[in-house]
Amino acid sequence: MTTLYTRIRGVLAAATTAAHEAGVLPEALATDAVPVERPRQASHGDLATNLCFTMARAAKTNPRKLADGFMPFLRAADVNGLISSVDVAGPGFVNIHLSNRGWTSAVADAVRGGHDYGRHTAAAPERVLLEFVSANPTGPLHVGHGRGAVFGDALARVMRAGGYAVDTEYYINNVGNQIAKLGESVWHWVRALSATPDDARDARVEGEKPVLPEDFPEDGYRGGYIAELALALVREGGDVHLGLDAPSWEDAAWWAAHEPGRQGARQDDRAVSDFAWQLMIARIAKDLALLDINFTHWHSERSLHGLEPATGASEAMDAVQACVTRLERAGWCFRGEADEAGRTPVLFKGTSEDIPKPFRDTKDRVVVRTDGRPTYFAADIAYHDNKLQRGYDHLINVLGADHHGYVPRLKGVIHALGSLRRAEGDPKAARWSGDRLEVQLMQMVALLRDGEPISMGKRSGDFVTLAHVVSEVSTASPQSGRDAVRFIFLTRKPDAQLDFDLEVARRTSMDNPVYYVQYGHARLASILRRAQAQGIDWQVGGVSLELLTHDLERQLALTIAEWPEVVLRAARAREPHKIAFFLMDACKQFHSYFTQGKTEGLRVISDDLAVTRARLTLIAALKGVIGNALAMLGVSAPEQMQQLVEADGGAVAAREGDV
RNA sequence: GGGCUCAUAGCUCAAUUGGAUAGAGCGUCGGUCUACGAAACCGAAGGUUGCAGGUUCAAGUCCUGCUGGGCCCGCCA
Repeated sequence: MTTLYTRIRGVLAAATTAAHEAGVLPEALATDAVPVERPRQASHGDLATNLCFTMARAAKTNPRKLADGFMPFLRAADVNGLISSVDVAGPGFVNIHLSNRGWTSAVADAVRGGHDYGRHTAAAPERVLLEFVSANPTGPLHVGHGRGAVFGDALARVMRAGGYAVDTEYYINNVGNQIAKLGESVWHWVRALSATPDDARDARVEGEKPVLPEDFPEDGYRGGYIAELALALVREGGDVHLGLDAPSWEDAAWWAAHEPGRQGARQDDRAVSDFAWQLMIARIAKDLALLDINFTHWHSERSLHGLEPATGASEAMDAVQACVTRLERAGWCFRGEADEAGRTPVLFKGTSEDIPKPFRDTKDRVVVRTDGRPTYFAADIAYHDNKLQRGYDHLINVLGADHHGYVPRLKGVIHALGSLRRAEGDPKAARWSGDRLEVQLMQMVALLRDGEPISMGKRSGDFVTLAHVVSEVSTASPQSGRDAVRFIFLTRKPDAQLDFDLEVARRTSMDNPVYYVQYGHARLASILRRAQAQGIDWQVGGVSLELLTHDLERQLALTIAEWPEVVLRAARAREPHKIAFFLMDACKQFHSYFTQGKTEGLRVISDDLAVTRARLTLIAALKGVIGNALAMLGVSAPEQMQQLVEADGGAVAAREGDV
């Protein structure tokens, strides 16, 4: 798809070629390589390029002189009359003033492009695996998870629009002590509920923090959801198979039972644990669906250990052990100091001099404990080997900022795996290195209500869940909660801490810009509805876009022209928030244009049919762009807003707007 | 102690990844609806980009050193 920016780049590229041949420029640029930007100040032209700066050094002259010499070639290259004038400004910027024909062409691009306007396609798209959330299935998601979830999901959408082939993945940590703890916690509730009469069970379980059963472990999970899991299990009749009186969880053996590679598991204990994490995953998936988030893959840690994944086909191989063995053989892993019993752990040599500095760890980390059980890190090594084996060009992990210390060792692992695979003669591993993995760290979210912090803690049992937040933030419709939560998370960069205030999130003022943007879209839709009601037809072919002459219309067209560039920048920088800020800017421009139309003869629909049709085209183009941008953030683009009416008790009721 | 990260208007955040005179919203003050939706618009006030150096045509952005906040440094996951 050609856009105004690519056409201007084409003109500039042709000009550099001619200038280079004439000996004026030291090199010629390819179209894609021409830097073009929209100046902050309108007086600096519609578009500008700083290409003379980058060439000045090679030309051994100053940028200003170079630009002066470049001017005639640029004018000559504009064969289609997109440019009205060019000038050299400041220390050597080339400022481009577009002709009416030039800037209105962006409007036609947008209308013609429709839903695809702003989307990019690549002949050989880079393959990306984007892993995010991956919360342990030991409790419901909270707002912090929500931020990572929304960011990851929006990034996937933005990168797809930017021409990448993106798969998303949730890594299920269904192995280890935390899962065993979950199983044990649920088991105690199952025993208590089995001893409770049928009709009293619901009451027993109710509340955020129900009264715990006797002998409940000190470090067990105490949230009300544990009791709910147990109740679900009891309802399924799962308890009849349990040896409820047996001291199974107190046995030293039960720890081993929930770790891979160890025998002696009691089938019933194991069943509780499996049941619990699977139900938690189902609940997590449901909560994510509230935010319109789903994954292309759910990857089970159990499958890496060669354990039955409990869902889907079984994998016989213990990939974790295999990875460790191969790394040890290649010298990337080594035996550590023996404990009192003479047993040695296996460590990964993350401090190796062979690992480039940015990927090097400060400490060697244990991968296999002295008792033979692999650590979480060991599984993660196998997991990332698995990811790379699947042929992805980029691995992107969205992690909580408290995991930042984990990043170097993971990158070091990828470096080591690449080196190992190459030594083994694997051609796919030719370019595996630490920078194949990108990590996006998400800073913490502080949940507030009217400026007062609400405490959260995973173990405390009284945390506020993501599902609760979404429902509380919903004003007009259930969807509005999703839209507001998503937009709030997407209006800031991930690497700064975020205060999420429930009261602010409910507001429909500019505190909470999602409604400002949606209102803009609804207003645009309203204009088109009205035009249609009046029987005014507009088509690109039959419309004279040169009748758009006002400076505000020019600015709107330039914003429309910029949209595909914004998508590309956001995708490449992994910054979905750029889309959100673009939306706010675009809507601000439109609202201003609209309001001025009331007093200054800029009404879209007027007595002048030809002008009306041209302006309707502009409005349609803008609506398309804003709709596409909202879709990219996973926020709905309403054709009309539900009007909020303040009721007597301060409650907010909704009714349909009747335009 | 070592490391990561952040610091921009009173508050919450942007700044086309090194570009021209650092911009929005909230809050404050003052204006605008019997015509396409006032959930909107217009205007005013508000800044030595934490501090000090350095790199170059150009630094909020890059490098060094300070100051201050958050986080990590486990045979947990």
